[in-house]
Amino acid sequence: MTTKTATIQDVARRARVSTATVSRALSAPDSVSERKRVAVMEAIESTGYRVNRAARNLRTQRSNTILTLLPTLGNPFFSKVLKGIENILTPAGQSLIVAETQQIQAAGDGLLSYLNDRRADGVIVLDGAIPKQFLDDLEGTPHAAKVVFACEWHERAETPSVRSANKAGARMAMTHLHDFGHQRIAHVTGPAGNVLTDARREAYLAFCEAHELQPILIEGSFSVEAGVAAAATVLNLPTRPSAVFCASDEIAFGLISALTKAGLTVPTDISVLGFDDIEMSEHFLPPLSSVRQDRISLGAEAAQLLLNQIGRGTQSKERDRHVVVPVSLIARDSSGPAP
Amino acid sequence: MTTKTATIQDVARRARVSTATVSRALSAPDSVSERKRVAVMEAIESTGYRVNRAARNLRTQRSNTILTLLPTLGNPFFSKVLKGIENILTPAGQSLIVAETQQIQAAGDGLLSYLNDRRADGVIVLDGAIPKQFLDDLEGTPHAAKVVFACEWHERAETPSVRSANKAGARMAMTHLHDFGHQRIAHVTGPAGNVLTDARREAYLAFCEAHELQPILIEGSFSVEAGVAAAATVLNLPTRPSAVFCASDEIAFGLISALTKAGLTVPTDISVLGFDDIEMSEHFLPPLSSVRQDRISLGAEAAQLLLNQIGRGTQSKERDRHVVVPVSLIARDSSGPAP
DNA sequence: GAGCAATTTGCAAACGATTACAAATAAGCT
DNA sequence: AGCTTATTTGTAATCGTTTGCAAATTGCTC
Repeated sequence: MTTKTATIQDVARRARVSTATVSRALSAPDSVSERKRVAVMEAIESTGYRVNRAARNLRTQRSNTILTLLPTLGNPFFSKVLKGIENILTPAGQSLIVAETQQIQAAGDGLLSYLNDRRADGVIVLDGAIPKQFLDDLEGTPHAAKVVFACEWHERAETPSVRSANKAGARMAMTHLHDFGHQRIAHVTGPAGNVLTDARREAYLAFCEAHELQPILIEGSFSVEAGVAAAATVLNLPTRPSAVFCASDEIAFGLISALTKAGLTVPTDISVLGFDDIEMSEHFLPPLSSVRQDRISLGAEAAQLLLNQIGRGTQSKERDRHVVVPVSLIARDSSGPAP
Repeated sequence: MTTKTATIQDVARRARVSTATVSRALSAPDSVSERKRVAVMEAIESTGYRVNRAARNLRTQRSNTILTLLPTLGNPFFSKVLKGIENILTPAGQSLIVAETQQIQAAGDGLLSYLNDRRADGVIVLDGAIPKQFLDDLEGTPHAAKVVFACEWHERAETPSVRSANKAGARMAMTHLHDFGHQRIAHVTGPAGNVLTDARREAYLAFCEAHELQPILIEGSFSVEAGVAAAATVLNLPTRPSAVFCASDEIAFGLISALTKAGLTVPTDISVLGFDDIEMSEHFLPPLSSVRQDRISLGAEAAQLLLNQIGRGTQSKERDRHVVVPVSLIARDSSGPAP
């Protein structure tokens, strides 16, 4: 028994109308008379008809699919962002394709290819380090307007983006520590060249300048290992800082872990602050104070922005090309008064 | 300036051959003479032609796209699994669509719809609690063979699956603790009704039986909160266990966190063992002993299995319908000799 | 009932590939 | 050369929709 699926022809035949009418009954019900409409609906019901996406995609030149590009799917930070994206996309009738930049590049593919082929109608890029070739390819084509950045972004590109209030977050972190009376506050940065690293460091330096604190910069990366390494640096400093503001929670974990092993107690001996407020932070020992990024909103806003951008949004009014999602300081037990 | 993309017609015209030849030059180069083949390649080069996927999909009745269904994208456990999946799929020329079961259901969609529409050629289900309707829909259709489970599975379905060696893992955990001399070992389970919960609990009970230990079962769920709750239960037990085997790392985190607050020291007073070995476990304080699941392999194996299943695998020989991925015990500092 | 505008319909041409099938060409053999 | 077989090509149908255009129908007004 072949489960031959019904086509629009079958429906048309059964409802004694043309295929055009069936198509219209579905996409523009108002342009079809009441009588025919119910006839069509009935026929659809009884044949179990479902519109074939491939055919529709070919004819309409769109796929109702969005591509999201990540540096790595393995990083749990992005899982929540993806959730935010999906939560907007699926209800809007769009599918979500995910891929790692690396893999796409290795496969000899690019954004242009996805957009040209109508494999995707738009792209959300979560990778600030995307090969610039990917973007250059789009230059001058109508596809250029179908890309938005989220979380990270490209400094020189005027591509729309959604991002956290990184500088405000850094200021909140510093204010929190400063209010506790800390005068020597170090900052463990993210990896060099990263836009987030730059934004947070800049805000840190500005705060130090404004409050006449001596900046203590420790180069790092967004990893636990960087935190462990930073601990060694901190312990070797001639005058030890009384607080450390880390550019990520992972760094903070590694730092606390290493400092604790070295015999220090957090926050009694030294305060530590993270950035991101990932899942684990709340349950770390001690629970980590951190600047929370709303990852779900980040993803949702990006999806929304993109849909608007490609003319498929729910909101008619044009939104800002750059959306900044607020952050908040979550004070827990890893930060306290200066000794 | 319209960036009108070249079609196969344009290429054919330029190479002075028929579209059939162009198509064949691409999909079956051997069936085309050397001369025409280079002519076609040249024409492709100069026109910048790229095959239109929508058209191909319609004609060939396939999308080269795989759907992965998750309980929630927000759970970082799955991010690594997704990475494993993507690492196989992209090089194989397949795209990866991800969606949450909930969203799909809310959108009034189902697996059948995706497979019928050719939005996806196959499905990887990471959600053991998938509505059974989704599977029932496929019953008797050729689509039934296009689904595989990964990580979790459906007890009653004979759908192929990839899973970790859950029972072996539980035995390894128990052996580890038993070898340390522990005689009273509690087990905090996962959520009721979950297949992983059942497998691990069963192995725990079997071990107790075999070694004449008195089982101490504490109902839980795969969450930090469950661990916190379990700590209260443990502390109220008439005779406190000297070790606790948790069905997930999250549980272990919550448990350790709460036990520590209550004044106990891990592992001196009580040993704790997790399951999964997620990222954070290594950097928790104390570093958590755990049963490691190879999440990347889990995903990769599932993708491989599915590709084989739908006749697009690289390996010709039929593989087992159920793949078991080995686990390993990672002994760190949260487990030690019985007091 | 005629005349005219507004609304509903259907016809048929796309969309851009793949692939039976038949025709043309090349190769092999006596 | 002549015949048979294998290899390359091209022709044209097909996948299942959507949509421009023209035809048919309906509704109004006088």
